[in-house]
Amino acid sequence: MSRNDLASSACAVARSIEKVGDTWSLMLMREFFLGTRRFEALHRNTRISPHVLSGRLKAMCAEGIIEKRQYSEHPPRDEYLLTEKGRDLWPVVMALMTWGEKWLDGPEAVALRHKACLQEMRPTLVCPECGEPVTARDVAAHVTEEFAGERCTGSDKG
Amino acid sequence: MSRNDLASSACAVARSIEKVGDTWSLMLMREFFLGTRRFEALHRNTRISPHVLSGRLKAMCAEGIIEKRQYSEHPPRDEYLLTEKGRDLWPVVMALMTWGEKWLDGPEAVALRHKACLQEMRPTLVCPECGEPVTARDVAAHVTEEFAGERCTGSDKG
DNA sequence: TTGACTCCCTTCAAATACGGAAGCTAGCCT
DNA sequence: AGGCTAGCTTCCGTATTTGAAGGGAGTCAA
Repeated sequence: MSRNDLASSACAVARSIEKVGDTWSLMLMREFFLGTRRFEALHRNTRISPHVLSGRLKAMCAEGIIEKRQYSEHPPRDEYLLTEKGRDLWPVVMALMTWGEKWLDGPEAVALRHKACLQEMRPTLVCPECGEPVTARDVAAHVTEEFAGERCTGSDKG
Repeated sequence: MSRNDLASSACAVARSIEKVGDTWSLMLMREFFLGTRRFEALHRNTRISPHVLSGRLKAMCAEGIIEKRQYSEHPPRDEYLLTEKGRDLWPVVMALMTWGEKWLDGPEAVALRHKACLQEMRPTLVCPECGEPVTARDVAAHVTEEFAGERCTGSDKG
């Protein structure tokens, strides 16, 4: 199966992966959350080759994750800004950061401060119903009957 | 830059991306969290080609995200189980699921129940200091001075 | 003991994507 | 006029992925 076929999956995870589940899209999301907006800066900070960078930016614009905006008319200069859809990917980047800090050696180069309470912190996952922290072990996941056995075949049932 | 260079990045997000930031590793993580353990089932449910699947499973074993265990001696049959390191990737998959359900059309094929309170829910991110829900807008992120300007160059400063 | 079947992969050829360097356009600056 | 910057595009060789096929080790049923 090719990546593109994931778009029609019955599973939201697969559909998301099709949109942003690749190395360079994820690197770009990190960079956007750090505030980078311009082509050259994205290129420098991520080391993505201009060719691939150009392609990813176009795809992410088409997808509505970022939008291109001219910030100077003379000379004409563009920047890329996260849309609300794009900002909603923040938990993905946070999750990767938290995992990397726990399990992969290396420095913690980014500080996060909650604007409301002014504490430095790492966001954690909780159950919104009872407020308790949750991990994989605390939650039972199951494919609903309607979709049993068709993880990747949202449209083409057999 | 090639993907492998991300491993030495000063940024935990980049280091994580190098390990699990690709389509098929993420698809496999989803599948493991749904309880799939065997080569053939992983192949069927994700439609990853056997070649790539084999490679990813080896890499993930080497990385300590999953481990191979023989569940039958006659015939010799193996299964792949998440390690604690692997289970800790659950928030990444949850984040992708939540985003996909909100922003990408398609069904919600997976139910999640918090074992402690028995409610169906989607985990949410909160600030562990004050308990309030957090989004990208609520948190100020900045690269610590020590690492300013070297997002991807943890080891080779210039 | 033969033939069919399952599981867990491996091998191979063709298609695709990527990396790195170079180039190109538009405009500014001196 | 010459050089500089930003924001890309083009090119080409290499690396990765896909999809199909194959293979080995074992079970099972006749």
